[in-house]
Amino acid sequence: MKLSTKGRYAVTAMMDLAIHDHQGPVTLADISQCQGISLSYLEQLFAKLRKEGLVEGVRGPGGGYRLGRPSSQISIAEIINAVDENIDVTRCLGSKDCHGGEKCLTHQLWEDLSGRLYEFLDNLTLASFINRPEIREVARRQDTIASRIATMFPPRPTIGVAVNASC
Amino acid sequence: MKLSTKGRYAVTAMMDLAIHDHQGPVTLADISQCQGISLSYLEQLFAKLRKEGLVEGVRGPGGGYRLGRPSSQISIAEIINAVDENIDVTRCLGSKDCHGGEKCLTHQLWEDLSGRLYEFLDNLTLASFINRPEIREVARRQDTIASRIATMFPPRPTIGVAVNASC
DNA sequence: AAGATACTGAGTAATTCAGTCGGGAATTAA
DNA sequence: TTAATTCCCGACTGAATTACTCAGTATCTT
Repeated sequence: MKLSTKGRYAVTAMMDLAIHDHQGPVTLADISQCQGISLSYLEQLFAKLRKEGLVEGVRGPGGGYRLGRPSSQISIAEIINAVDENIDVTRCLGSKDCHGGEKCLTHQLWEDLSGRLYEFLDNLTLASFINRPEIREVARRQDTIASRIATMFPPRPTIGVAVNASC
Repeated sequence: MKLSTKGRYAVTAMMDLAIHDHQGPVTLADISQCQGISLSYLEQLFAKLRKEGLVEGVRGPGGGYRLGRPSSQISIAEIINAVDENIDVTRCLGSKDCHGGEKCLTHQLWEDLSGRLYEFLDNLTLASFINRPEIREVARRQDTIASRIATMFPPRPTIGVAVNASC
């Protein structure tokens, strides 16, 4: 279990997908612009997320990424594990001994802690975050803004700099 | 909130101190040998732990490090924060805006998650780990082995390679 | 057919990790 | 007083990781 900026990028991006799940797929270009992460870097992260089945890509115009499963069935732990993929190998993993034969005490304690942490993050789903009322309110408001803008400039895909109201 | 190998080193080392708290200070050389971490690297980590008051150093022969507070008053979150010191700056920290004026939604969600994680780790103290009965049993057994060896070679500080039974 | 989008892989500067080295400063034991 | 032991401090270094760039291919919609 490792947790770094990379993991944060992945989690916030997944939250983005979850929020806009009912609308179409979300493009990486949107997320990139929204969160200030490079597009290619996002592509690398999403390659890993896709490999784990957490997202699915839709190609072509109007495409983007969608959640691979309902947000209630995607845990934070899964997302972090997908991109950080560091199984945190202690020097004396499993039955291997550090020194004296039996697995050393502190490593047992660490495994204990690590397990508790994983359990904690595995019980937090994407849905448990985005379903809170104040969040739904903001998302709703942004949707209406977005749709209002969409009404003002109807079918044309991009007019200069895209106004992205979903951030 | 960041969590890496570095944090693990710090936590396991602190657990080591906690376990042997009733005996004298623990030397970094011991921990280094026990856990297979370089001595100088440990020194750097402990410099940070000391700055936060989590440990106190005792110089001279028979010296080493002691917990700065009772193990019941040291949380895992504190330890990790002391060495990882990454306050996890999102691009739109505080009142700054990512794009549209108000703090973006996903960053609010991340802060929420980050807060929950911190709270979780802040409620886990060193004591809550080492006070579990099976741990106390192992520690006790190691203590008796250590004291038995100490009885066999009484006052002399080091005889060749130190036999470290506390791993 | 054209354009938008996901995909893939090679390469790269900057940062962090983990370690080495060389030297102090304080304390205890001889 | 001397020597050994330990903490303490700072500069440097190779290796790994981060985050990014570029350049291209595959697939889909219009």
